Amino acid sequence: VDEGQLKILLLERDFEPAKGQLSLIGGFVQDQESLDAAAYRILYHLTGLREIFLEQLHTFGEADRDPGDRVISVAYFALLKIQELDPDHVRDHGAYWCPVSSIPPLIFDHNRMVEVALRRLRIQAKVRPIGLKLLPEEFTLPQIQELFEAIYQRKLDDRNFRKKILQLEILEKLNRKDKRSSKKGAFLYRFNEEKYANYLKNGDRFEMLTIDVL
Amino acid sequence: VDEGQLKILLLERDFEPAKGQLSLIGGFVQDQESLDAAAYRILYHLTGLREIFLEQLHTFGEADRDPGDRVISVAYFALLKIQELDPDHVRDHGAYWCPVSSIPPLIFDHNRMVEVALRRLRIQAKVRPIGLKLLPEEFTLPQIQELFEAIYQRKLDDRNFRKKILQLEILEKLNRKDKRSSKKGAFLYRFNEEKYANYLKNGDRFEMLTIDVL
DNA sequence: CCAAAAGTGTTCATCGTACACCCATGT
DNA sequence: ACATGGGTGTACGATGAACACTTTTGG
Repeated sequence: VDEGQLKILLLERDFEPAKGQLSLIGGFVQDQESLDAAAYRILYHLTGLREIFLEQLHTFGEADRDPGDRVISVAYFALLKIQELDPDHVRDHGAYWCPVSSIPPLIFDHNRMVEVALRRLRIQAKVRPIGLKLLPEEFTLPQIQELFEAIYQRKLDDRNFRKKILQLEILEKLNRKDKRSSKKGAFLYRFNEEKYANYLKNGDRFEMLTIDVL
Repeated sequence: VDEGQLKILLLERDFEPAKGQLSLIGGFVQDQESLDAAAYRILYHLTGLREIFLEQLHTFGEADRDPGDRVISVAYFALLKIQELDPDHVRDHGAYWCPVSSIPPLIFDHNRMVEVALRRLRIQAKVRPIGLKLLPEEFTLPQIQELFEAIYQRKLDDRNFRKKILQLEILEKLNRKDKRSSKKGAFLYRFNEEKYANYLKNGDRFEMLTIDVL
């Protein structure tokens, strides 16, 4: 997320087929490599990052999805903190961040993959604190709110939002402020693993946010 | 679901490797066949049924999961109405229904697949009326309750359960009764597609049931 | 007539929602 | 002093949770 917009990393293909067209990041699984390992390797190659939220998304296996060979793609779903990527490194690999609100046509069924991923994000972000994987380590409440507004394309009420988020008791309040976006400054918070473990244990409720999807 | 127990269809392998051991149903994707089509084909072969709830579950791709060749398995998740299967047909194929509460060791990582599937069922049944895919076309409210109790391994309160289910307004009440389980008899209901479409439109709420998972 | 399952209503606590004003500070 | 974003509280309605008795009927 960046500038209040959810963004996705697209790649200009520098090889055939479909050279020059846009696609998602991808690659081939090696002989003695698990799918997960392959996904991490490919992502590391492009981003230079190791600690990344990555989960399997869906496997796309229509017989004619790739006009050339028969290819089955096991799609993965990664959440990156945009600030952690070296912009030059990204550009050198022919990649760029594209707002999800205006994704151009991509090769093969990659637009479909994006749809599935967005849908997954919107469902999961309600239920697990994965949204925070898109923010810096330290963030302000207005930032989280902006994040959720970007994910759900919807304005949220500040008072209710803060109440709900704080009530989860999974964040740790720091006594420093981020003054970049206002004179008053907003307190910084950090996700706290132990508190979250506790949250999962006690109560075991569901729903971080109550937002209708779709 | 059968006799208040959630059951899974297991297969005794009649070919190497691991001949004689138990596994899930499986097969190979053909050259010009999509993954979904393959799943339907394989399921039809074993069950003789066409109209089946089937969704992709997860793709298992550890390098060493099959001791022989490198095999990547795209697992699918099907919900069958146990009454619709011909018991002889099932037995002839070396298959049998096993209660999920006592699943024996299966080959390779199939036990893991069952775990993932059960987890998926428990999450999805809260949120979509897929539980009904496990019941006959016509069913009684006590039957649905028994079903949910089997899925979540938990006793539910009759009054609250009925209230919640009926309030969804997705069922159609028939004026016939099923008297097999009591002298009084319980009214039969049927899932109603239009009502459900309406339910999805209006309100767009979430959660069929509010039950904590895990 | 009785056992066994089906069916029904109310109270209470919790939580989501709507909504408007004061606070801190850099310029 | 003021503009800008950060921060706070309350009242209302909806919904989940707990809980006990009446109804029907085949044997």
